[in-house]
Amino acid sequence: MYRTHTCGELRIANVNSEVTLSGWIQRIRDFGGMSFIDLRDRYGITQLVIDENTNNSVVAQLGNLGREFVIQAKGTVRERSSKNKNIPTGDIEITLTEIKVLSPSLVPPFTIQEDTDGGDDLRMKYRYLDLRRGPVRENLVLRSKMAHAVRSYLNDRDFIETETPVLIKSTPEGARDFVVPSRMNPGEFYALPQSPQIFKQLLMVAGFDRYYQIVKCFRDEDLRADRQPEFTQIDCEMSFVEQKDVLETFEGLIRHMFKEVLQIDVTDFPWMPYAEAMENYGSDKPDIRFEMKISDISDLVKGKGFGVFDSAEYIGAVCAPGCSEYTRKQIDDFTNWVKRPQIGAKGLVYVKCNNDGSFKSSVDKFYSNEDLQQWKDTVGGKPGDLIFIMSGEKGHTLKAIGELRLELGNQLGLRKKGTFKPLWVVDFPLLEWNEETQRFHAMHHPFTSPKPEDIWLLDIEPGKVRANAYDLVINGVEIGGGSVRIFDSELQSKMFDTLGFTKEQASAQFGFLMNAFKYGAPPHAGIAFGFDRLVSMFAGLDSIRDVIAFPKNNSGRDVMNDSPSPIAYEQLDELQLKLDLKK
RNA sequence: GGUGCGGUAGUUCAGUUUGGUUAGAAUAUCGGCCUGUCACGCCGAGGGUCGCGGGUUCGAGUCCCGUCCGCACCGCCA
Repeated sequence: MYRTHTCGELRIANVNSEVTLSGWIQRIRDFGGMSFIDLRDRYGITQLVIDENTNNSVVAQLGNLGREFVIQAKGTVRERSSKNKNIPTGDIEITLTEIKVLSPSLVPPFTIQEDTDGGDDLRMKYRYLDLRRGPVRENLVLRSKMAHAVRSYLNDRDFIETETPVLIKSTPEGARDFVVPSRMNPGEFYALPQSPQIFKQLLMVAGFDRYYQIVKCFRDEDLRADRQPEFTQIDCEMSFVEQKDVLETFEGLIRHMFKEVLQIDVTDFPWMPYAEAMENYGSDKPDIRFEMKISDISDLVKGKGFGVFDSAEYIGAVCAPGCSEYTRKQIDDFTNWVKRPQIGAKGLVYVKCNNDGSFKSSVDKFYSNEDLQQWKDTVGGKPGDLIFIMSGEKGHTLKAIGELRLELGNQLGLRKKGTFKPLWVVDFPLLEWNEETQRFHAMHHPFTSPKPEDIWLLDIEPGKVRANAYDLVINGVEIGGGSVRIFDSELQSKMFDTLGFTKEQASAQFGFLMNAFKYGAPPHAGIAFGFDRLVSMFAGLDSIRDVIAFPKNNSGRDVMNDSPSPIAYEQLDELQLKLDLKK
C-alpha cells in the first residue's frame, strides 16, 4: 500500500495514528540535529520530521534526498510544538519510522512553488512540472468543476450529450480548416471541425430536441492570449424554441455556473441590440462594468471652421470622469496611444471641464465657451471631467473611441476583476460585405435565420438585414454566440444564393443538410460558449493558456513535444503526398 | 503578412541610453555549521558562446545590418 492518507487530510484528531504518505518532496529544511521535509501531493503539504529519536537508517537516507523526489514515508502523527497557521495540516507533523525513495528527480529547471521563478516559455516546455504548482492545478480543478456544473444543469433539463465526428468535411466559409489527409482515399482530405454546427442541426432533424456537448473545436488562424488552435466549446442546440427561450435557458446555465462554482449571484442579463452597442460603445462586445458611453457630437461641432471636424463623417466623444487635472504629458500619452498602428487614429482632441466651470481644450481657437458647454452637456460631463474627441470615417472612429474607452476604464480602475456584468448583444446583421472577395459573407454562419420582418430586404439591401443571432458578452469578452437557424430549405437556398454560392456549390457543400431539411426539420436554435474563456474569466486570468493543461504557444507549437514536426517519407508516400515547400 | 517589447549564470533579472578594468544581484545547486523551521539562518564554492551570423571600431553585452526564438497586439478568427 503506497499510502493510507493524502498529504492534505491529516489533522489534530489523527494524532498518534500510524500513517503512510506518498508524494513529492517540496523542500528539505536541514538543521543539523533535526530536519523537516515538506511532502506534497495534489491535496496539500504535510510536514515530516527527523530528530534525535528517529532511527539511524532514516537519518542516513536524508542526504540522498532532493527536491521533487517521490518518496513513501511511514510514521506517527503528532502535534507540532510550533504550529503553522497557513496550511490546513499545520497543527500536525509525522515523525518518521521509515522512508523509501520511489523515484528520484533531477533538479527541476524552475522552482515548483506557488510563485515560480520560471518564465512562461520554460513552464510550457516542462508543463508536467508546472502543473504540479498549486495555482495551475487549481485552474484545472476549477475547469473540472465548471464542466461538472454544465453537465448537471443541462442533464437536469433533458439535454442529451452526444458526440459528433472529428473527421469531417471541409467547408469554405469561415475560418481556415485544419485538414487531415485520407490514406484510403488518396488526394482527399478530412477537415477538423471549427464547430459541430451541421451535426447538431442534423440531430435536431433527427428529433433529439435538446443536445449538448463539451467539445474540442479547431481553427487554423493566428493565435492570441485568448485564442488557441484547438479550444473547447459548450455546444448546444434546442428544437421548438424561439430566441428568447434559448437566452433564458442559457442565462440560467451561466447563472448556475456562477452560483455553483463561485457562489456568486449574477442576476441581470440585459439585452442590447448590435446597432446600439456599436453606437454607444464602438464594439459588438461592450464592457458594461462601467458607463462612459460614446456620444455622437457630429452635428454640434461642424461648421465652425475647424477643418478636421468639418470634413469628418463622424465625430464622437467620450467623457473621462474626474480627469480634468490630467497633465499635458498624460494627454500626450493618450494621443500617442491612439496613434499607434493598432488603433490608427490621426489625433485626439481634448476638452478639460475645469472645476470652476471654465474650459480648456486643444481647439479653443475654433470654439467658444458656449460651444464647449454644449458639448459637455451632450456627453453628460461634469466639472472636473475630461472629454476626449475623435473624428473620421464612422466605423473606424467608433472602434477607436471604443478602444480608448476601454483603456480609460483600465487606467481609472473601472474594470474590476471579480465583478461580472453579462450582456446579450442581439439583432446582429445577417451579412457583412467582404472587400477582398467582393461579396457578402455570413456574419455568424450561413444557417442563421434572418429576422422575418427583414427578409424583404434580402434582395434589395442585404447589408441591412438583421439576424436572429445573439452573443453573450461578459465584461467585454465574447463568451458565447448563437442563432435561430433556418429550417426551411427554400430560405436556406435563398441564403446560399445571397452568399454567392451557385446551386451546384451549395449542393456539393451542404446538400445533405438541405436534403435533411426536406424531411421534416423542426424549428431550432442554438448557442456555443467558449469554455476556455469562461474558465479563465472565472479564474480571473487574461490568458486561456493557464486553464488548458497542455496549451500551444503563440505560433501554434507545443514546445513540450516540439510539434508540429515533419513526418517520415514513408508516411507521405502512403498518403501519396509530395511536399513542395516554398522556402 | 504587419507593429511593438524582449532574449545576459539552472532560473528571474540589472547592466545597453553615453562602447573601455576581471559582466553583477537574487534565487537555485554543491560543501560546512546549526534542535522548531515552514521564503529557516549563517559561512563558503562552483556556475556565462551576453540567442545566432555578419559588420563598424584599437576595443562591442552595449552601435549597425541580417536572422532565429518568445510574448502582446493589428490583419485574420462564419
